Amino acid sequence: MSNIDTAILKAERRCRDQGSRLTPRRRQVLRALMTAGEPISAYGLLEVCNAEGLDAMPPMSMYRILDYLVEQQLAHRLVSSKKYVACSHINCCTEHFQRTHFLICSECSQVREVEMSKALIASLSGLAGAEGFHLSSRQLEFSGVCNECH
Amino acid sequence: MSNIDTAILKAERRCRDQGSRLTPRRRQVLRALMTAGEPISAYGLLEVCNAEGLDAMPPMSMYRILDYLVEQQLAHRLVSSKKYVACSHINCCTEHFQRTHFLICSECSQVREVEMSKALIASLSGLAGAEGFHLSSRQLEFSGVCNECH
DNA sequence: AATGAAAAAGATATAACGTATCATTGCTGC
DNA sequence: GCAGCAATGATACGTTATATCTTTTTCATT
Repeated sequence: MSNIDTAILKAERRCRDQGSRLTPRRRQVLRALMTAGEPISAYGLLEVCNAEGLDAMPPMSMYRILDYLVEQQLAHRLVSSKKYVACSHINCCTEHFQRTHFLICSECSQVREVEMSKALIASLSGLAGAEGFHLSSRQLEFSGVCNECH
Repeated sequence: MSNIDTAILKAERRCRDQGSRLTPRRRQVLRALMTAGEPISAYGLLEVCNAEGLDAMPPMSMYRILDYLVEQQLAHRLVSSKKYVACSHINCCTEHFQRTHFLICSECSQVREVEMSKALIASLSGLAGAEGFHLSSRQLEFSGVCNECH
């Protein structure tokens, strides 16, 4: 059984626990997202899914499903590139999801999901606090270059 | 003489120093941006500028001019909201422009431009380095709530 | 199984954001 | 003035995203 299949099972369980369902359409999108393995746009995913023979899905459905997957933290939306990635932690605990941040390689568009230390978060919060802001960012995106491309 | 007029003069000097010009169109856009005082979209700016009686500007020109202003660090593009703001440091030195970050109030969309300490940047770079990335983000955006809205 | 409420998906249209390309105008130094 | 380059205009189109209404599916309850 592939990694993806295992992840789908995990995802299914998580959805059920939340009182919702990983429907066939949602499963199809999540699988496509995981198969892509790199950030992909909503319309890109549409193309992939619509090539699979089932009835064509309209953009609206794709966006709704992506919203759902993001809400369930099965996927993330990269605002800087307007693309989506499967969460790289579907197979482990949900602890990771509290403060997820992204390192995005500007060369190969590879994405690494990282956690920030409490100390670092505290520093950022302090900086914001000094300026009269209460931070609520749950997701930061850093652009950079990965070792392979460097 | 208003703050904005002073800033325009400073901006004009800076452009000249860079071997380019703050043309009437560019000045018009920069002034509109400063007058807005809050993040505004390219098409929003277009509307403002085109209401001023001059010949209507096509979207392409607006985007070109905004690119220019961002390049000259007279303005910033907020990727998370697809909007633009005048740089809040036009009137002071250009030192500020090295590492500019934004705190964006999700309630009133007020924006605060802040600098990060070297230590904080070092921490972030360290985090990235440990994951095999070389950071190059020059601009981070944090969403939060400002004191007034809190 | 029939049924009714709620969730999900489909369909259509359109809004918002952004860029490619080519033509025209205007500035600057000779 | 005029050659060359920078800036702008004009047109068309591509991409991303949402509003709105309809239809289908699911699932608990009878």
